[in-house]
Amino acid sequence: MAGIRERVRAELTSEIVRLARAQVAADGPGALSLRAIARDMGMASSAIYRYFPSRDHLLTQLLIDSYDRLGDAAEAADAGCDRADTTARWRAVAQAIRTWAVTNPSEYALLFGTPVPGYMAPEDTIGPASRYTLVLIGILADVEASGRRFSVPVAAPLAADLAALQAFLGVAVSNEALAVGMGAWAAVMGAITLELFGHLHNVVDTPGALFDAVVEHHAVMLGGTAGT
Amino acid sequence: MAGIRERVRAELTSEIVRLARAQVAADGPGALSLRAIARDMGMASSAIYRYFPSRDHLLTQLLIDSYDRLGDAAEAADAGCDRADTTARWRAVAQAIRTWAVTNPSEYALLFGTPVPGYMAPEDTIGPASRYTLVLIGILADVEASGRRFSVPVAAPLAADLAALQAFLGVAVSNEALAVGMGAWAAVMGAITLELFGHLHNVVDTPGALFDAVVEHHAVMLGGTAGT
DNA sequence: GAAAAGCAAGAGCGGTGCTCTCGTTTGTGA
DNA sequence: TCACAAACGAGAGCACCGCTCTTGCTTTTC
Repeated sequence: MAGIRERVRAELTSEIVRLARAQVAADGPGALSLRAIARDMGMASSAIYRYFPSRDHLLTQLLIDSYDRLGDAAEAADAGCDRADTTARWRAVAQAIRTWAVTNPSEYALLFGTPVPGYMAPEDTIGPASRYTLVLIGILADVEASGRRFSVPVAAPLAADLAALQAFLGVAVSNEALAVGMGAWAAVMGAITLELFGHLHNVVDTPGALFDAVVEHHAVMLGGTAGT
Repeated sequence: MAGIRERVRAELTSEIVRLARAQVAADGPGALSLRAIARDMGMASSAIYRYFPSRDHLLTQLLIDSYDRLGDAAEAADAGCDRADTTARWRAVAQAIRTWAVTNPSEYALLFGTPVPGYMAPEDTIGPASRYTLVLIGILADVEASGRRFSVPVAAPLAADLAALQAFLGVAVSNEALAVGMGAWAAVMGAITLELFGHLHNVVDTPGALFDAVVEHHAVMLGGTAGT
């Protein structure tokens, strides 16, 4: 019932997204052109607006898809490890994030680069956007569950934020562990961003070299026992 | 001596840059429009091309200016400290970088956000772009000169890159120190980027809270003796 | 004072996001 | 079965963009 029209609509919608993704992959976000997509599909430029009310809506769809793929990569890497070997899981997930970023630089830029001006990510994105971070928090929880204790000082404002975050997540992780973990998160994302956005040219030219050092540094921080 | 024409040209050029900077500050890079600048100046849109041959050239000028301002901020923060107190210098410079970024978010996005597609930063930018990093390396050199030794493992590829970098800079800093320092650099830039680009919403909402934790963590790493 | 160089203006090209209207197709309820 | 409403595609159009070319004017230089 009511199949044919909805089905062709779904097909066209997904083809628009497919072409948009190809366009972003080829020339980066910002080069996304609804008119070009319409041209590729043989439609009038106005007809595309039956499917996406604006360029930003299409961009949001791409954002969600990309976050989901990143989440897939992180979860798969985590699932491929012995759950007890949290150090190996940290390494695997971090490497998976970087590998995804290097493989899909334009999508990484879409997610973690300059936010488009005036564009606020709607609610729909926070779920997919959280996935890869939840993997990291899961590792952190298991590290602490295994008996490792973190004894870093946590400033009061950060402690308050982390307590709220913890209540929201419903996961039992100490503020100290969260603080260490988010430091690792920032370092890893920073290393990837510096590398992908060209700030390591003539500084560290071996791909992933700085990233690997950062990952190993925090592996020691997080792992406690498991050495190099 | 050919004064009047060159002078008015210089004035117009700097006004174009001024308006461009305001435009970037208001609506972010990407919203930079040569036509809008010409309109504001009461010129024909074509006349602007007498001063900047393309939008990218104007963008390059903004890039250089912004790097210089960031360099100014970092150098001033460093100069305001007791040279022997390397931990205080690290804190001051790191905070100066974040403060500049928070004060000028659009310029930070211009420097460290998504590279504009197809745009390669010309040679002129690498000098200004290096300034704030040279401040950090200077601190690192003084840390090591004060007797502190770093005993972290440095992977072979990274060691090779760091050796080349050292030869290029002509500064005496060990590979181990450089590795630690670049890890700190990545972490700091990562924390700022996550914060400014909105990835800490509903995660760490206190401005600078994560950044402060990262800075303190690496202050301990770098400082050796100087405690909390 | 004449030639050369620098400059502003206007028209124009091809591109963009987005809106509105108009005629057609498709699904649905009486 | 048939009329009606919803969904749809196409086209024209608006305001904008970067950029180019030509035309005429002003300043500098020889």
